[in-house]
Amino acid sequence: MKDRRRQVNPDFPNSWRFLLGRARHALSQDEQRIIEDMLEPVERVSHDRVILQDGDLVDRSTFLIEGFMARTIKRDGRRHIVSLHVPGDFVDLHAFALKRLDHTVVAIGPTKVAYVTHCHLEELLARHPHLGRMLWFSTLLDAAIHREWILTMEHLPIEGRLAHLMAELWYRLSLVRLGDEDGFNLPLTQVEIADACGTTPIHLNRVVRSLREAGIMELSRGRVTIFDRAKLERTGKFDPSYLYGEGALKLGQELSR
Amino acid sequence: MKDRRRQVNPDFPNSWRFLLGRARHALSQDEQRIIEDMLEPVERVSHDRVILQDGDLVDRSTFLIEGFMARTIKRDGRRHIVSLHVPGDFVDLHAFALKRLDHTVVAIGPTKVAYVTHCHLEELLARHPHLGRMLWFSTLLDAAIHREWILTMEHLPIEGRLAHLMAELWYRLSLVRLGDEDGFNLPLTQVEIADACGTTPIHLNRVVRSLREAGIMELSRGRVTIFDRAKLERTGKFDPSYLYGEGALKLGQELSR
DNA sequence: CAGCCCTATTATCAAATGATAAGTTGGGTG
DNA sequence: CACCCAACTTATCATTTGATAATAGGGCTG
Repeated sequence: MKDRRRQVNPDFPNSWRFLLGRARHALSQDEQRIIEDMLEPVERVSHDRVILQDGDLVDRSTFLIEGFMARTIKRDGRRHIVSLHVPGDFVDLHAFALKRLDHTVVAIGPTKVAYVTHCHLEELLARHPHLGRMLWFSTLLDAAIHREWILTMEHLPIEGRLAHLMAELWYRLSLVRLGDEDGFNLPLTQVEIADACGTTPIHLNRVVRSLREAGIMELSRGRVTIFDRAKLERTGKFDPSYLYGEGALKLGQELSR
Repeated sequence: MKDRRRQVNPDFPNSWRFLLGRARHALSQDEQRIIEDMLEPVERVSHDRVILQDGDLVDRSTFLIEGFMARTIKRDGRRHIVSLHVPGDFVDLHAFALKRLDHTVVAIGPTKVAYVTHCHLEELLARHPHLGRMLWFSTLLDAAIHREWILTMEHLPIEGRLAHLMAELWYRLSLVRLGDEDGFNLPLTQVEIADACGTTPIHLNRVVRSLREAGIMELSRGRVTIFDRAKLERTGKFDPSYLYGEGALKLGQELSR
């Protein structure tokens, strides 16, 4: 299936070091090398390919280098998106400690990944406690994002949920240098966004329109354009403290010097 | 504040070993002792007391021994419940790796807890990798529960959300021997349940009534009575695989021999 | 025992969201 | 270039849910 949503920002910064930003703690050169050495060669994964199926027992985890992925849970024959991932995320690290996963991970648009065997992770844990803690941290960050989604669905109407989702993605992408001044590229269709917001595509479209007419943001051909960040964040009641961005921002500054 | 919702099941099994069931893996006698030795003396915490405030830096985590707790996030001056905890849960273990928490933990009804200093946890991690992995697992279980709540809010009407929540709590309580044949005790008011389901108390009450009239369950004076488990689980689209109960059930069988 | 507060309940009306149907757009493909 | 298909858009009506208000019940306190 080909369509115009599935394009990826072409000028992606290839240095993985930015991506390690999710660790949120400045890593020493040595530590960066240890992690990079652990990764298997980069592989391309095409749109809609399942990285990891619900229930499978796996012996490796996936580091997302380029593109987007979603975690989905099936119920009543329908797939529902329960979380989204951006480059720099260790998409299924949960599988390392859980053994089997309760959800399915799927690529959204063309992506690039690097696998790490659990064998290597075991070794890492034993030899480098600091890095082990960092991996743990990274999975807890997922939990924090889950909590914020729950909060959002509990108390915001769909318009607020959409605004929150976009504010969150913009912020997360910016942490890994993939956010632009005025917005970001997003290979999600309105059907998928509606799913993530817990509504129907028809209603989502109403809401997209209302945000556009309010001069807040626009959604068009795989790109999100933000007109008024303050209004966006107010509509979505967005407070980024749950993303624990401090460390990563610091790291970014260091790297960009 | 006193009221009738805040009573606790008096015949609570005092052996902590059942509670360690959340680990979901059979623990050796030695390992059980290691953990028990790590815990500080049991303390009582009364209703509505904040265990851990959003943003605080802490140097200990809390093991819930008796009663219920909630994780809450404040937005717009209102508190929202984003997760619930039952005895046997390591309520704020997340704080160990995250340093500061993005949410607040509060007691619901009178509770008993035992703290563990992060110091001791560090030591445990260094000396007993298996137990360390178990702690990690326990936090990932929270993430899995979060995902299921998200799924539930995405695709179920309030009636289904309530049914799902009750099915989940019943199951989780049963894992630590606190579920009865026909239901369980729950010190939550309808206002709080409504919050957790993302609706208003008025509407929640409508739904409580509709479940009662459908012969599915009843909510009365701090007790949940289930009339028809199959219908309940169907209404809430409940599939317990996300609770990773296998190991715990096995453990329970072993202990009850 | 009376009064009070918190909780639960019910009714009524307004607003948000879901469902169905149908039309539009734009890029990919022959 | 013309067709085709997926994604998007709009309209209309049904249903769910929210908001406000008013009442009932139960346990605690003076």
